Amino acid sequence: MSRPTALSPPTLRDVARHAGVSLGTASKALNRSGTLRQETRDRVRASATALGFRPNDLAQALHRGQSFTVGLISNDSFGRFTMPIMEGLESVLHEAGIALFMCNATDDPARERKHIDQLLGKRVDGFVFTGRRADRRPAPGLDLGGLPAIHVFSRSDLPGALCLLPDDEGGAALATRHLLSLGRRRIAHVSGPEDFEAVRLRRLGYEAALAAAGRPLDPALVHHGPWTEAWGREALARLFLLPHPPDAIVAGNDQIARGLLDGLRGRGVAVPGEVAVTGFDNWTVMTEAASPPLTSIDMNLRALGEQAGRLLIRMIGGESLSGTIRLPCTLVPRASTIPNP
Amino acid sequence: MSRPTALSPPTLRDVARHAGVSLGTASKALNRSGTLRQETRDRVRASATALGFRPNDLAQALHRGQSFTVGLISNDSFGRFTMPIMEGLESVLHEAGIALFMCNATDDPARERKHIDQLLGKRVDGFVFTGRRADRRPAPGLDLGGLPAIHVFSRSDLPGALCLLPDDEGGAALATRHLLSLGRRRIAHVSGPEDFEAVRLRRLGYEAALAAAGRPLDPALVHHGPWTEAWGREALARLFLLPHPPDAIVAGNDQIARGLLDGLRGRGVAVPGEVAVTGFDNWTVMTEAASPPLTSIDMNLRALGEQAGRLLIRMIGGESLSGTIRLPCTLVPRASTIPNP
DNA sequence: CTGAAAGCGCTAACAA
DNA sequence: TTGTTAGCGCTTTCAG
Repeated sequence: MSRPTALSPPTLRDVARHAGVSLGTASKALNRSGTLRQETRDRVRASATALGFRPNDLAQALHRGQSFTVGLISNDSFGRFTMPIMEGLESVLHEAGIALFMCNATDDPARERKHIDQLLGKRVDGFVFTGRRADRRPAPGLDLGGLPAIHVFSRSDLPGALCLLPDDEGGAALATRHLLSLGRRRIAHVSGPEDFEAVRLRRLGYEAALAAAGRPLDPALVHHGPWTEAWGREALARLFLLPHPPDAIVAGNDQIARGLLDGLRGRGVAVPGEVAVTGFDNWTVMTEAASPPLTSIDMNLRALGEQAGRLLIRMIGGESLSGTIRLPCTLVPRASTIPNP
Repeated sequence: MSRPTALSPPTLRDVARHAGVSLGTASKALNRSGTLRQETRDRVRASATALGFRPNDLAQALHRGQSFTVGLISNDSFGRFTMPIMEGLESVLHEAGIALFMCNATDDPARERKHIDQLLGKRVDGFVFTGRRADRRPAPGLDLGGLPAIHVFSRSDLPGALCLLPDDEGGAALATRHLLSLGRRRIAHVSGPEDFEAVRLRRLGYEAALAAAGRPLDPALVHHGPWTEAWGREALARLFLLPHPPDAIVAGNDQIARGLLDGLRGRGVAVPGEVAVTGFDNWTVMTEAASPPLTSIDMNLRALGEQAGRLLIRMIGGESLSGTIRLPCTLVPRASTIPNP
């Protein structure tokens, strides 16, 4: 009720003095270790709360050689994909008493190197790397001081690396099967630039689903372009130049899908009556604002983040994990494929 | 060339041993403090790099009572508004050698309290609070251990608090003046829910700009509703029920603006020929995908984050700042108001 | 110009 | 059952 709380918080020694015991005793009392008389324990506890004592993690970390801290290095400038991942990650780590350092490298290797340096200085227990796209990236400066690392929504060249990614192929197959199950026969695919690995995988999924259903694959129904609404509108125009336009379209992302919907509306084509459309990303501001609302594939990025947290905790615990893990996507049905979802 | 780099990084003592000097000397050599012979200094430096030595920030922090660490507590679940703020903040802090702990409280006071506790344990040097909306919030558990704190895009009741916000009123006035300068005479305002402080301020800015131009204020031209595209479409329908529809609309955000554009297109009204529209937020995925691309007000959230970083650094340095600071918005002209921007 | 030693706040092994 | 002490890795007097 009188110690300096403002400038420097009370130390364990202050608590011990206040309770009239030794330093070691106070430590034992608060760490429920050793054997102490209940009365002593209580007295120390009381002093601790009276003084507003909070153990200094820095000192603990220094002692035990573990900081309960991990660094997250993002190359998405904290963008749309990183956010839900961060959220999941943070929630799992926080639950385990681990705090998260946030760094933004923006695909600049020099910045990344500086961040890693800083984090190593802070003696983080592990690293998480996140990307703007799920493609393979050059190894990050390599020297992580032997600390565990996990790559989420991003891939690494390093042989022992652990990568966590959404199952793009499965997601696209999911969308395609959904349309097939609704009786659609001519399903087109309008996607992003082919130099994205995700684009290639999604196309593979689309093709695999068609093949599995015994449907022919018409190359005239597959188009690649930028990830924009404008491209969606343009692609739609092209598709309707065909002698047999499609009765369904699997879009590579939600923005393209919106462009497609826009084009369909402009032409007076009924959705989903004449043409059904699926998006990809399940970016709610897009899917729910679209008219009609857009059926989309959710990559479950928050779950990806949570899983990353759990795996990293295991690695910090000593397990050594590596390889590439792909987590399943989910289909979220809305009115662009089903009249009354 | 042989010390354990993997499990436990080399310590200053290792460096000293390797260079054949005492611990204190090694410290001086690496911290460019005291007076040392150049030769000694170089030798120590060489050993340090040879061993891959990196000072342990935990030990330093423990010693000097400053951790070079701040905590960011977000109530936006790392959402759209928090992202650019974080980016600016992180970049300024990183430049100053300060690392950023990320916490997500999601408007749950209990979670917030736990996060503050954890951060106090980590001996952060300061706090940043970020909100999902810029309204006043209840004080966060109050006890920040006397550490400096700054509220960005969020307000606090605490008397000594420092709050950093965008100038909503000025932003709306900017949009209105822009339309006036283009010769528009009947300018409507379609915005979000009135219980948002930002909505009230933007409306004030709209009204002030009209008054300053000597234009009458027609209550029939002002509408409030949800922050959605659907509301934008509905509001447009209402406006066109009037005997004299507007020739320009200041929207409360970009989504509403898109709804308005959509409605205008549906009616075959030329934009900006017959009606010009401005958005608010300058959310690029919205503004640039709109057709025509949307003129919008940018709240400069990244700059807000940067400024928050600078101010917090000053507070950590001992200055005591408080009050509410509003940073100016900017108008980004696009084709929804100007034919060839 | 360099070395020795105290101490930041805490834990754990060892004494009492 | 409780107290004493030696560090964790670093900086900073103060001696030498």
